[in-house]
Amino acid sequence: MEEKNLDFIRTIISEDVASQKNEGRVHTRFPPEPNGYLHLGHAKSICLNFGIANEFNGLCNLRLDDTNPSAEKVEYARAIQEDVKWLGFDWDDRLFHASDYFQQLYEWAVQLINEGKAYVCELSFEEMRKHRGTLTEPGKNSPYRERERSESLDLFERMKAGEFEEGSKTLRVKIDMHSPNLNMRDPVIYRILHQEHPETGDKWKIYPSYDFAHGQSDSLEGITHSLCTLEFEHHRPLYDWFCQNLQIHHPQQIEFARLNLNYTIMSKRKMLRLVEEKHVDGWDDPRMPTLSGMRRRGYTASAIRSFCEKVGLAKRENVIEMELLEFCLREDLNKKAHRRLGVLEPLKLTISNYPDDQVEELDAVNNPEDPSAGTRKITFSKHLFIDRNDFMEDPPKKFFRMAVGKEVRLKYAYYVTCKEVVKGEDGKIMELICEYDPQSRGGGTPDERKVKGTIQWVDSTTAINPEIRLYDRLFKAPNPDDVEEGKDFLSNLNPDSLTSLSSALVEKSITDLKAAEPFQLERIGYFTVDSKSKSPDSLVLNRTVAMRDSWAKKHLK
RNA sequence: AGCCUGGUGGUGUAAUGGUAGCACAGGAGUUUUUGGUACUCUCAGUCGGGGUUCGAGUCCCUGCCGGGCUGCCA
Repeated sequence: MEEKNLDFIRTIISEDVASQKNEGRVHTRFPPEPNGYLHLGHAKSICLNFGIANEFNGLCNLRLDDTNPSAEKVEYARAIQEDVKWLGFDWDDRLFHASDYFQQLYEWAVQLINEGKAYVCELSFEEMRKHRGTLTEPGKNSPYRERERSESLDLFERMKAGEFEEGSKTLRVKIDMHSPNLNMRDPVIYRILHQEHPETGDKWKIYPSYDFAHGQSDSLEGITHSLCTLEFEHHRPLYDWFCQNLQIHHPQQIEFARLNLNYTIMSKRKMLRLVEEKHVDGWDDPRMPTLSGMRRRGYTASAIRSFCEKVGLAKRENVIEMELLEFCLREDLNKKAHRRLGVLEPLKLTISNYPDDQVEELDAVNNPEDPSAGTRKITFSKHLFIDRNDFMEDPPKKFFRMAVGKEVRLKYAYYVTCKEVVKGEDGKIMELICEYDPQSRGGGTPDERKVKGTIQWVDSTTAINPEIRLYDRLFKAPNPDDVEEGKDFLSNLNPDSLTSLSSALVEKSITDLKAAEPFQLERIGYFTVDSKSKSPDSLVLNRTVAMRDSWAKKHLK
């Protein structure tokens, strides 16, 4: 690490390494709660934590922060591991759970009681809230605050044994009911929960709170820098308090601003609603900003990593524009995606001067950005299809595509000129009759005449018909939470976020592609085979992202 | 209202008292068998007011604005 222009966290860590703090060690961790799927915001944190460990020759642990069994599921824990691996990071044998430390945490709680620093409180939720005070008024001490240590010890023991109802008692730490930081007003560190835990089963009837578990878990794992988002800033004094009072290794908590993206949400809670209320197809719906959804949509891990690098790191609130994400995606896909031909809305094209029964094979380049990707054969015959929007009866000035009397190039094939438009009774265009120039095979002619327009096509003798799904942003508003009084983010859902096309045609070689391999349908966009599509009879293709289209953009108005 | 925290082009992020830079987006152009890609050029910024200094985005004071905090969630 010698480059300058480090972000503020890497600056701190460089200085710590230089001053031999923690003997020069760097050890981070990524600590998700298994109560939902990982999303793009988590990707930022994963890239940060694992990235820093890499850059400083350190380590990064994966820790499932499972202190609240009422919200957590093994399905989520499984998905988290899959997603972190897919993103390209490896925790080796360092997968931990906060629940691994329940026994130690319990002993530390007993220690605090013995030292007169913690007590069992019997205030109800409501009473505790009243005692806490408000933002402007100090709180009042709990009537149980000064009870005998032995009594607290006994009660805590019986809480653990499951003798009391949920909510009836808590273990609180004695700090300061007058603190301007509400988190310091005798926070609860243990609550009664008669809940099976995915990892510890029915062993525990009491569970530690986040504040009592997180810092100590970091400490036990020898974490040096505990990176978290801004909302934990007010918890740092507590984090520090426990490390100091327990006299244990004291990692440094550093907060950074979480990632926000416009036109979407970045909250597990809201995503859960979308899933539960069936506004989407599940956590891995290709419209979701979850890693599993983006993967299914066709996003590559490298594009997401590049994005996480480019968004930067600071403490100020931010909303990143979707365009940056799409830029990273296209930049990556452009280099690696093989090209294929396909048409979304087929329009029949017949070449009148082409032999009736002839079918020939032409060479098509797989990836102009990567010669090593080679070429493939595509068939060509008298009856083809082009995309309906590549023809205009009454074209504007700079329309380069097909129109009556204009010559265009069929990519990798021949020059054709439209001679006649065949219409149905309703006036709809049914077919184009064209003539081709046999001299233009492959896309060029001996006279080297210029043909500005090049369009894609498919051959009727070999094309296949997959279902194609086009996606648009999930929400209509840049900030989905920006709603009228009495409404919520759901009112901003984009009703057109999914369009399914049933009559599209693509070249047959699509079936040669491996699952999850990205490809480009030339001039249309990047696609991938939907991971849930049953091949090959009912092939489903997801459009990952459309091509940049400067023509469409300019002509929007 | 109290406490904490933050304010640099449209968006994001650098510059740590010494030429305000980079990326995305926007605009113009060159190349092109993808109206793609690549390349070139371009538009545009230090929240306001005081102060310290030869010199302030940076330090000090003050005002304004944004975000967070009153779970036995994390």
